[in-house]
Amino acid sequence: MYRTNTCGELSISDVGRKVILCGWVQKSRDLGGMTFIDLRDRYGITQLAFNMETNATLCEQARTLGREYVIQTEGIVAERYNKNKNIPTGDIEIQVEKITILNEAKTPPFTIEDNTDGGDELRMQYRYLDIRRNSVKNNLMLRHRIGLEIRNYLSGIGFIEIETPFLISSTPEGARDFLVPSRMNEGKFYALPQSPQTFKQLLMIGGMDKYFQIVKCFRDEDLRADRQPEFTQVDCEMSFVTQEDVLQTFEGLYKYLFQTVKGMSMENFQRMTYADAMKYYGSDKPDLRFGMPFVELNELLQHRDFKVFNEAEHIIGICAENCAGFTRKQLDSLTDFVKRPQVGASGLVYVLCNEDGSFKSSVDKFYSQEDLHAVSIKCNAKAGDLILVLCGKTEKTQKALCELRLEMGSLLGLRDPEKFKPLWVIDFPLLEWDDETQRFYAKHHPFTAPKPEDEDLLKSDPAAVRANAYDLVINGVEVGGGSVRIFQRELQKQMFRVLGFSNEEAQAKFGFLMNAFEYGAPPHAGIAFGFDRMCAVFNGVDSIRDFIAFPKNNSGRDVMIDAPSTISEEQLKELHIISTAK
RNA sequence: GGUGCGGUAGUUCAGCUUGGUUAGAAUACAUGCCUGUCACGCAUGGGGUCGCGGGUUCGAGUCCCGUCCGCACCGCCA
Repeated sequence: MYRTNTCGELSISDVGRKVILCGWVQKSRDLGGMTFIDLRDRYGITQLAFNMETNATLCEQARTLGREYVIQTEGIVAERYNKNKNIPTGDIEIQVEKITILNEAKTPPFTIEDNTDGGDELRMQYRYLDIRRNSVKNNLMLRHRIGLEIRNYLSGIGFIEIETPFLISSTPEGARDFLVPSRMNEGKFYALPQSPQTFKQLLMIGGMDKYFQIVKCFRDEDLRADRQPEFTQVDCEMSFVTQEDVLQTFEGLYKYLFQTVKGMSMENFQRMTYADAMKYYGSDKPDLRFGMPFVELNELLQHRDFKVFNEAEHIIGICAENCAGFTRKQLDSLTDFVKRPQVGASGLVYVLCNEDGSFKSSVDKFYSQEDLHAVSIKCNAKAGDLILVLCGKTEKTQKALCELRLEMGSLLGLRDPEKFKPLWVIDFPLLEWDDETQRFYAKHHPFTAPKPEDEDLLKSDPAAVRANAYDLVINGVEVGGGSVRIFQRELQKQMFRVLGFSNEEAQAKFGFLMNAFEYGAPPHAGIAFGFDRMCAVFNGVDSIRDFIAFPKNNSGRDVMIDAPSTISEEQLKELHIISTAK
């Protein structure tokens, strides 16, 4: 037997017991006559005590133990003279009688402590050491907990978890596929799934009725703090349901998760159409932890001699409460912010609503106090508020003002990580026009059904067609999305036609699905959630990397195992990637 | 594909603006002292290809160009 107890469970009621503990040496404190060692395992830290008077040999041995040595220790649980209120086992210590070194350890390249001195790169290179730290360990435990609760909840309401294949075929549309050459089929490639989309629809046709899967998905696109090339989805599909059924079901799941994982009971989730989200927040994933909605100001500001406004397609403002005291320097830095290439505005107009009822703006030359007063009323601004205005092409201006709004929210501390504001964004457009390739792309994916009342527009005005497609947004993060699917061959064919596929191409790439539709496909709808992102959002952080045991870095590399790596010429030949002929 | 920031002891960083003494601090590590520590304390010590290559200069960690690596973002991510 290696151990009788873990390092996190002994307390005052165990005093006098003989125990065996195993773990890593977190730290030793040599006081001369005595030595203390913090022994750590997944469950906590227990102090080991050694005394020169009682056992000099053992105390000498304790002094030789370095950081991260793996040891086994036998001793008696004793009450401490000086208790440590900061740790659960702080009332007791082990009066050690025997130590066995199970494995020595080199000095780790960074400290294995809550506030480590290690940078990200180093931590990734030695991820197995990083995982010993509480913050990473706790994140992985939280991830386990959320996964468990998802399975509990969905199983409880009749969902079945079914695995779908990883080696599938490449499909046009969507993200770039990761490809796997086939050894047995020369010149042919598997693709790793971007999502199990078509398979879950086939499961519906197979009559499984309610399916879910916590599953890896793969996309060969550039990374971000919240994007990894392999990531985990909670993938779900249901038959004989409307959009409303899906929203209710998964709002239920999230309320359950908030309750069980965070101990929070949530109100019904707010809903907003895509059109409103764009109009009032300039984003399809607005952060509703704070207000500051957009106000359109074209009518109020296009009647004077200010050319910039008069020539703008769109003039929009936001009102930042109690910010009229912003200094010139602060306003300048906001201007710099919007002028950054990533934001892309050419300038920023501000209106300070002074306490005395007067207005001071960057466009006083062009607008009277009455003009500015009218603007303040439209923006619902009161004395002491600050109005920020951007103008230009509608889409670009919305995007820039969205960034500015978020920046202001952060500056003013309105984005509280302890606060959660879930939102369903609904009625997404079905299609999106791409100028570069001069064609429509599916906004969600090509299997999304148009709203029945908009179906006729598919031929006349495709851009105006709305879909029963929905996203779940929490605190400005898109945690998931889904749609009601097409389940009739003809409509699916028509959809591919709108997307610019010939019938032959559609048949070649998606024939299996359209054929299946001919054998009694039930109406169905579904949704998928980004599991890694969900974990990060529950923790109030942006980066998903610390919720993944072994993540990739910014360039899609795993620096610990050095992947991707080169492969031998032999392998290349075997896979028919290079010719065997000399 | 693009923009910005960064790369200096094991580690986290300062030094670079304005080129010029032996490149510093903290922490980690090692040694010694210390009987109640828990961020232990005190003393001493070792530790540097200033990412790499080129250029300017009497002289480059510092200025310039290129390159590699890392992070954040834009494009991209149905």
